[in-house]
Amino acid sequence: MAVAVDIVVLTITDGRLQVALVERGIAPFEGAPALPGGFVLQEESVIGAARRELVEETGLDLGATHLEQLATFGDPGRDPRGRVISVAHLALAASLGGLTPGSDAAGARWCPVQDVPALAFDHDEILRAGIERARAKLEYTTIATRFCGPQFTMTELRQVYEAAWGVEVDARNFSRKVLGSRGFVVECGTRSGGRGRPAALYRAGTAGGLHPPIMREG
Amino acid sequence: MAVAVDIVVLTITDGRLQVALVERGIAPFEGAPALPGGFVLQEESVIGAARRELVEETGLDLGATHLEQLATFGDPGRDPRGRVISVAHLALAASLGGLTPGSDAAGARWCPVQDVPALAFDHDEILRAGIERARAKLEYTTIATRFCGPQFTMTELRQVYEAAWGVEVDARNFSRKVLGSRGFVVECGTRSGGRGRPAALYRAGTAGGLHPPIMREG
DNA sequence: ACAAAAGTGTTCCCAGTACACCCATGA
DNA sequence: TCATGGGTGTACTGGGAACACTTTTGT
Repeated sequence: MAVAVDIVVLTITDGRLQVALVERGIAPFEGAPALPGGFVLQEESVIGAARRELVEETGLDLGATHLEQLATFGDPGRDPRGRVISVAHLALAASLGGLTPGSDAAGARWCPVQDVPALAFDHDEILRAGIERARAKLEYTTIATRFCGPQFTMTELRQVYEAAWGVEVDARNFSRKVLGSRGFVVECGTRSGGRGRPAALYRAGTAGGLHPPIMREG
Repeated sequence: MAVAVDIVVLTITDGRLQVALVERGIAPFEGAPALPGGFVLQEESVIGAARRELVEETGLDLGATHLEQLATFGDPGRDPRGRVISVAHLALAASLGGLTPGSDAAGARWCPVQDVPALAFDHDEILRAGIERARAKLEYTTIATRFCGPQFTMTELRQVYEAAWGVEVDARNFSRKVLGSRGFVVECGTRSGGRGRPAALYRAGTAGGLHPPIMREG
């Protein structure tokens, strides 16, 4: 029985939630779009395999990327080569820099989640699970900061929520809610250069959970 | 590479959260307490393996038991026999009936989660994850009904929360909150026989999620 | 009649929402 | 000085917490 990892890599660019897709360079599903992934090696942890494949197939910077386990997909028949169990992972990347395809992928690109074509294997199902997990975790954790660079404005952080949920968020109340959650963000300067008043800059705080949560739909 | 399933089976008895433990009948860790589990067969889905092992090792009724995937544990060295990846599952059972040990387990029993001894493999870590998942899902889903029989009173449902969270819950506000969540419970009669006023009986509704959630700690 | 358990009504308060208003900068 | 984006103050409101009170049974 073989064990693989697949990774739903999400980022936010142009105000839209986007996922990293690779074009498969080998059979099965040669030429079809798929999630980055590959087999777990004998002496390697599962999360370690996910880290390795993430770097190999997308060229993203591990230090700036959040990575967590998502769920395991193991139905017989999900892989035509035989019995393969896939441990799916979720990665959240800051939207700086494009993707560098690896050796066994013919190409890697960002794709808005609304425009994703049919994917190889059961990767459509994995992608759905990843998106829903990310949307849900925005409510009760501070992972929104993982979509931003090392420094960000309140507006950039708010646009993470707006892009992921597809809703408008009141900037003034959002700011108060974030600043009222101890450990969510830490102020660290201001950024001039835009057209209006300079915005305060923040970096991610140390808190992981949000009490109370920031909830969608009333 | 071998793939196994392990199951955190939880129930509530005597007002306490309890977990099903088996005594290992074979090496490694022979005689040590462990979670129920076993290997995934060649032509079997992962969730199917969990169902099979649940019945084989505890004798619980599948129809009355909630079963979901929890997380996958795959560090090299977690099993002294070699590379074994375990897909952990979480099961919630109504507190009717004891456990029937299976063939490859020397015994099966309920154990209050506060009194759990050191377990085989990395099952302590798996158990912690299972308990935390159950506690968290009580907040925003209707799984509390899975700990009850087919019919239950509001007090029994409330005691699920009290036992799982280790806190007291105001019976009057709790009742209103549950009845105010459409699809959480459906009234289906009354139960006389106790010492006081007869309680209304409920059965589980069709809703899975809770909006708004029932939250712990303010 | 009384104790015990179930359920209702009422008050208080906080947090979320909506939105009017003030601030600081570039062109 | 005006447009633009950033930030603060304030009234309204709905849900949760606390708790007095009523209802319905067994003994």
